[in-house]
Amino acid sequence: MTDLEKPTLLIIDGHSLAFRAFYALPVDSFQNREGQHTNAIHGFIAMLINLLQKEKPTHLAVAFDISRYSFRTREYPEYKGTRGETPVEFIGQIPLLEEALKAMGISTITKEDYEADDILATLASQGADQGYQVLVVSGDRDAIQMVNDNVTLLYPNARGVSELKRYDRDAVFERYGIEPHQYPDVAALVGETSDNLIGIDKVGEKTAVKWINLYGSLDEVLAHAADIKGVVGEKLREQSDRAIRNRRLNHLICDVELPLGPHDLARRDIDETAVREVFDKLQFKTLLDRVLKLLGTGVEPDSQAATPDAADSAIPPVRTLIDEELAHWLITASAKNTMPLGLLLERGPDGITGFGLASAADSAYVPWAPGRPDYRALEAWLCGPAPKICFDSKADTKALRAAGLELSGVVFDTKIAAWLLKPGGTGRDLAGQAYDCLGVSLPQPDPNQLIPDTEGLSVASEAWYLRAVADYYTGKLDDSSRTVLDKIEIPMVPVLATMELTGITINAGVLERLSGELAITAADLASRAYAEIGREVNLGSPKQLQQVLFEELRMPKTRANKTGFSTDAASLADLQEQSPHPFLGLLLQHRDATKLRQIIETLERSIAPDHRIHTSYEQTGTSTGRISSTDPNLQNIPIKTEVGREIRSAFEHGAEFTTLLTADYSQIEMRIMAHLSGDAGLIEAFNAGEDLHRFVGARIFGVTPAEVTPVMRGKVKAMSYGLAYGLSAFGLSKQLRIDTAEAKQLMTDYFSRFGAVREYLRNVVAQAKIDGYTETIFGRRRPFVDLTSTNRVLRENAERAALNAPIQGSAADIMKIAMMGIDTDLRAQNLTSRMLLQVHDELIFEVGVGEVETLSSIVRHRMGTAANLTVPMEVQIGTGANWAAAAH
DNA sequence: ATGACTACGTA
DNA sequence: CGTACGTAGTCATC
Repeated sequence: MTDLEKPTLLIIDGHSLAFRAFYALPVDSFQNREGQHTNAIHGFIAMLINLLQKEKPTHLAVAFDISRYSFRTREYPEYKGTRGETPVEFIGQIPLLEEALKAMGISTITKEDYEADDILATLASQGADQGYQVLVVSGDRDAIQMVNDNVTLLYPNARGVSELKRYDRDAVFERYGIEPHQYPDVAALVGETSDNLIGIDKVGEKTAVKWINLYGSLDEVLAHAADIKGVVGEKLREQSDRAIRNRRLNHLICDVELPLGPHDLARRDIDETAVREVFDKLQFKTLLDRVLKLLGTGVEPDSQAATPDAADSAIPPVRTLIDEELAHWLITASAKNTMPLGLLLERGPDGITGFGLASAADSAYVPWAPGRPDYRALEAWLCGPAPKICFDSKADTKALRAAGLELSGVVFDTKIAAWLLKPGGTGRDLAGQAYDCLGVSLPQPDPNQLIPDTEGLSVASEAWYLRAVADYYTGKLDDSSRTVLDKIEIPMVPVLATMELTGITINAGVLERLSGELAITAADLASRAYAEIGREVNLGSPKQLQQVLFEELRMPKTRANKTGFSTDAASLADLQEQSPHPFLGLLLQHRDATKLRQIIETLERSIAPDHRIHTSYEQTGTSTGRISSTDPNLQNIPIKTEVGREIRSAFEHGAEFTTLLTADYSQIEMRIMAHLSGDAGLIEAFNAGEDLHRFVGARIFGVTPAEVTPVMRGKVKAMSYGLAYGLSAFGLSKQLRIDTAEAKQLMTDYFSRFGAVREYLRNVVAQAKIDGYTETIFGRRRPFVDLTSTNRVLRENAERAALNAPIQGSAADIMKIAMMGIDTDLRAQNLTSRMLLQVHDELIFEVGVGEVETLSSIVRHRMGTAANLTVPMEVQIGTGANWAAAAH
């Protein structure tokens, strides 16, 4: 077996390396939010990552001293006695380091009464015997004695831990002129100040090495002490006991009994959750990324991607350009606007301060301030059709609009492209994308954590990387996803930007009144609830409620969750049936009131100076293609209860507008299912224009539509909706509170009438298993890996998600297409009416004077024709002074 | 201060 | 043992 084929065992002296790191990094630059110093941990882990990358060990362990005391201090109390107090800043770093290592799946080993070096020596000896190539990392010179043909020492040089000197047999001989196993003999004669071991006076390294080479060993030197002439010979004879003692103490024990042997130290997977937790506590952001990448979690850098070095050397110098020079550069760099340029905005507290522009060969920085004539070339370029590559073009669009410029010509957005490729992935920033795609770590300015000399890159250089990232994603995008990017997502950006900037007017008075009423209601309900149980508890604490319900009131146990038994609304309703108690009802009502109040308060906090609420739409936040809404989320405003609708009544049209208009698709997902499945019965149901659930109920129960009772209709409705989610008979029975047999019968009856639906649903999953992804009507793909998992829970979860993805995703596509059409028409016809909100299958507009009819017809037309389905897409439109009144 | 967990609002 | 989200409270954690 050659060395290259051998497994590599890497063993590290934790304490000694951490201590080196501590002195190598500025202590004040590394503190977490609790004031705990972290420089030693940071340095250690950075070194460790480098080692793992360079040495690629197959087996790995870190040994720690348990205390300063060992068998050596018992034998010789002065051993290491010159070492001062541990610096206070170092204290506490070792336990945290051990925690971090544990999370990284790295074994740590300690042994009572021994030093870490003894553990290393033992593992090195065992490893060498068992056929490993052993790498020992230690800052203790005594470790040199371990070196042999199978064991190499990595020893930190004076510069700390950034560089490790490699000592194999040859290197030891070159440095000391002796064989590694002779080193302790030399050290015994010379002494070791750091261990408080005094050597023979007048004997230095040279003399000691000469003697050892002459006689072979310390024993032989002492045996021939009489032959040695001069003062040094005299000293040797006088002080030979020192050398003997030193030799006893610096001998490393190679047969310590250890809990783990080399084979037990195989590299393990990291516990990503634990790593995130520990590193977050330590506030190690960049290290976290490096660790996650290194250890195979998250996105692997593509092996075909440029190497970091190649990319670094390829990055062009940045030049700063203005005026004619800039205009000329723009033309040449983009090959007369045929090649897209990377574009990044530099933002200051008061807006845009500059732009980074880049082609494949060149990058430029353009300082910018609004309104100056010398930037005309740039502004014309920004607002013109010249092709641009962005990261998060919605943010850029908004920032530029604030400066009076309309960004145009965006042909690629890497944030969106990455999402289309991996819609379930965690959104990465540009630096993360550069790492994922190109394997380069962009320097990130991070005032809290990093060594202060790391400055951020110029936006121009970042734009250069952005363009390279875009190339990478362009190569990865299949035609189908590329079409979704070009035809749906990129054109959607300015539409969403407009909606965000527009916002929706809120009547703060309505909210305030509601909030006050709910506060009183909640307080009243709370005191009545307390009276029922004879004490005050925190009704918002599931834990305290468990105490009350299951221990004090001895109610039957509900569904289990991680912290005990569930107290959610469904469970409480069950409890009320089984063991009625007034407390339960009061609790539920209290939950209702406080929840609504909380929603109202969140809305109140979000009102901007223009009396409007401006939500943010997250275009890349869902796995299915929907958009989501945050800060605040306006897609989950209550509607089901009366008070909920009152909240909606606070959403009004602006003063210059006449009314709000809402438009929503009716049963869009069921229609898509009819279309995709081609089920004749379902298609007929929609074409008949009759109430869907009534029609379907009539078929299932074998009655006329008029004979479908409300109970029957409810069952059918739940069944139909559940279908698209992969609902089981069990789930249906639970929801409808009927027994499983009846639910099963209902499903059987349903599928006997609408068999193509079942065929379709089965086929979606089967095809996804083959392809590895699902696809919407418009070609939006969602990858699935767990469909073939042997873990049943994972697999079945994936199956249900796969079943739902084309349906939910197609609906999302259709709505986006409709929105873009509406936006186009509104602008083409110069209407003042504005699109304000999107709630998945509903749009909310404020209507300009005299525009109700025009707007209605635009909306109805665009929504109704966004896709060409085999069933009509029905749109319901309503108007009113507020969102509640505009509902239908 | 932060994350896990529970709970709950919407389509 | 029904998909897709975002927010907020409590609690444990440091």
